[in-house]
Amino acid sequence: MDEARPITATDMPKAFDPQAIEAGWYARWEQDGLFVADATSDKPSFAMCFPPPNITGELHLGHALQTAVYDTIARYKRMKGFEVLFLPGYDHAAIATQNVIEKQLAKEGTSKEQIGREAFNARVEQWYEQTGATIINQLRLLGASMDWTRLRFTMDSRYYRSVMTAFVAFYEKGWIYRAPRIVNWCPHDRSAISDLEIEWQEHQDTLYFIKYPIEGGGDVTIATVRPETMLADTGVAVNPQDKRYKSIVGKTAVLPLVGRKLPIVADDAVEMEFGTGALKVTPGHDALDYEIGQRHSLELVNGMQVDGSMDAPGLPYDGMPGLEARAAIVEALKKQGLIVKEEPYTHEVGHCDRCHAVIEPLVSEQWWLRMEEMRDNAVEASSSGKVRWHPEKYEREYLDWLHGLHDWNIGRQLWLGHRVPVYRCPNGHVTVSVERPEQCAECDQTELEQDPDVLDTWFSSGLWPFATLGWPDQTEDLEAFYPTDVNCTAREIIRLWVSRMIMTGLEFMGEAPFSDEVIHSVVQAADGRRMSKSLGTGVDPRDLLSKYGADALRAWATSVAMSTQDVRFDESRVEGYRRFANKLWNATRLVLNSPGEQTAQAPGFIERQEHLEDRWILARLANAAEAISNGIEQFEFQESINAGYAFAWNELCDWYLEAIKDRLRDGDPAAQDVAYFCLDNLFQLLHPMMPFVTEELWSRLPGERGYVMQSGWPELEGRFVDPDAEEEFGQVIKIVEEVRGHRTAAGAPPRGGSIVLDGSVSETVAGLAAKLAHVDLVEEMGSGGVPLAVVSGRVAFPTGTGDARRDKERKRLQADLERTEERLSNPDFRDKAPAEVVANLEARAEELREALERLTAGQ
RNA sequence: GGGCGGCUAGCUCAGCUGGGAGAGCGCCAGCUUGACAUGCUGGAGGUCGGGGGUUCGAAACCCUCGCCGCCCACCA
Repeated sequence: MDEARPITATDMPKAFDPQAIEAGWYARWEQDGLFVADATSDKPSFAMCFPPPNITGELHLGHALQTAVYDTIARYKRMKGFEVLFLPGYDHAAIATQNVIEKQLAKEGTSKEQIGREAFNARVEQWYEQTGATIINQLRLLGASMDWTRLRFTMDSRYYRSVMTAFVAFYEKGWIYRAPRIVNWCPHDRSAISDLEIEWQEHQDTLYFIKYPIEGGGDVTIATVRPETMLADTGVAVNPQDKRYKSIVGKTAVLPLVGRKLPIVADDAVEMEFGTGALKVTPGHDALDYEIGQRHSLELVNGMQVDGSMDAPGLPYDGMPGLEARAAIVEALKKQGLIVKEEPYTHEVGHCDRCHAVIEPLVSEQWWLRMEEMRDNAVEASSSGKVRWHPEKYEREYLDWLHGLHDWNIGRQLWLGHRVPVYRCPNGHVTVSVERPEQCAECDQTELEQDPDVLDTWFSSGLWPFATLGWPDQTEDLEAFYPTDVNCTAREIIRLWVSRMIMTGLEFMGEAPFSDEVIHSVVQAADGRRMSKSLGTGVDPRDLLSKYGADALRAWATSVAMSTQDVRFDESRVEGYRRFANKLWNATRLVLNSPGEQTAQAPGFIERQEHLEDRWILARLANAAEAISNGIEQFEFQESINAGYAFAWNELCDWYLEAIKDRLRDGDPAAQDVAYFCLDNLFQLLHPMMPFVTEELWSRLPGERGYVMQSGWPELEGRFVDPDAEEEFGQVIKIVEEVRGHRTAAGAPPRGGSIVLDGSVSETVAGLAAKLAHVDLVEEMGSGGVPLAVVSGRVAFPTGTGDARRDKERKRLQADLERTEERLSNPDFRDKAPAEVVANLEARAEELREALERLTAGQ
């Protein structure tokens, strides 16, 4: 034992000020290397690669919530004795970042085309630096215990090499091919995008009914919302079952304005109920039409430029923007009397989820990745339980999507991103290589031109869990930390990201990249709208941090992260946790300020004491510890924060500290021991969720102390089990609450009065109850006072009687008793309910009868 | 057109395998109680969306209807 040290003096102000301590602790943690993972450690490893935020701007509240979840797990696992790797990074987010910078350029009155590639790249670099720094700073403010020595960026040179390696590996397997297909074309970005990058918006449009003449007489009327695409029509289709059109199948229609001959074909894909049941087929600009065209060998005409304007040489519409052409074409058709009808029509139109331009489906030559084998392996990994989903339902959603998976368009026609490592020589040979090749693989040409396309951002981020660890090199990190353990995201990127990580992880590493996938809730604005900067509904996490502190924000985040529905942001709940931190602060202040020479004790020291309240609070502490551990283990963080809050405030502060105040004042070492033990353990238990305040307070407790995160996790299971103490202290609480009720009803002052309790409660219970209820425990009080219901006894105050309350209480008890007896009198209940349930109810009825008797007898 | 989730106190949400309806904030009343007024004490407030069903017993399980939200889908 260390020498005695006085702990009466403290320098703690009355109120907890998060700002005063947070930065200091973070710097110390980092300086002392608490976040740095050791790949050579003997401890069991636990790894998480933080989902790299897009380097498009500042972090929002959703990121803060996600960070809180991750960091809670990371700190908990460190305390449990794992060698934890919590790896940070960010994502270049090619298309998104390009759009951000293009918007900036537009504001400055210029464009990327005007400034050129080189200047554009410089802007990008500058942006990376600035925004990367902002993101890192925000993560630090949140207390994220990330290993900054391993910070990764999807565009850093090592990561670039991983991406190239993956491409070449896929290419060599024959899974990557180039082919023209119908794709989603963004005319603003002038790039293809995948199905997953489309956002659908409702549009009010017009459905035009257009008459197409048929060779040899007659006509057929089709319906379309996009008349401008008719310039690229190459057929007309009807349903084979459709009796109305049986006679025209096989004939040829003539395309108005153009004069092209259109074979009339029969295809099951045509809906008879829609429009007229006849469909104009435009294989070059509609996905369904493309398929029909393939089936019937229809001609493929491209009617649009990469910027969305019309490509119709020889026609007056050539070069017109799409909507302008639509108007002109409708006008021309009207003149010819070919517009039969116009109807208002509401439907969903695809937009680019980054620049919001309307997507034009068109046929384009693209890089494709075959997915069959990876998909099958991912499905197999699921059925053999390699990845556990929380909540489970998301696994089905993911599997449903996997089952319908088709080849992935991995090419993008952007300025920003990982260039496809495909090189062509003047002789037309193709060389595919991780590093830029010196010369052609097939001839001696050295002037090689690299393919202009870049890769889909998700191609690179899909490699995250192993590319960050050094793959394709067999690094120590990869050896020690792959597969990782937990991944946590919002559900919106399950398909885009989670699925790709699982597939590529299985492909390149032979193992799923993590064992648990946790899907957290989405934070909405207070009014239920989406939180977004452009709507003005966003909340900056830094504002909340400065108002309430990181611990409060994190505690709130853990309390809502696993909600089954999206959560409306409620600032008052964050404020509630700030008050909680303040409560912890003041509870500690109370105990630290207790007088007396106290032996500086080792953390975790406890000598079992015999006071009822000591036994009770230790039993409750063990109970809370179990709930908190379970909550984190099972990814039900609300259980953890709720249990910690309830124990700290409603048991420790409300009852225990009140019960031992006089003992603390007297310098009773037993009371101090137990109080310190509770605080010590409580701060450890809350540390994963509220790291700053717990570190600060824990460090102020007596004894030599390092950091909470290195102090181990409280293992209290099986310790302090004490049903008798819980039962007896429960009596104390009931008596005190009843006395307080009478006091209020009587309008008596907060203190004073007397209580008499007969032998049905122990002296200990009687003494504690009297102390906490601020009444004198007396032997005898004659006929004065009012009878108690919970135990046999009477209480009296200097003023008032409290009879009103007694009547009310009697009515309540009476009603309760009647309900209980009714249930008990049901023979079916006695027959069929478990004996324990019946016994409990009988005991309750007995209690109620006794309580009523006491009230009545005492009149 | 399919699928999923939600509907619990004025607001935001807990309530995990069916056995006495909870928290925070807000509201009312009272307290400068030797840690905390960022506090303490007492209190009001709920047909657990509606209706059926299963069960001795349903907020919880089943069916159905109604709103709200999300996802998927090749009706042009």
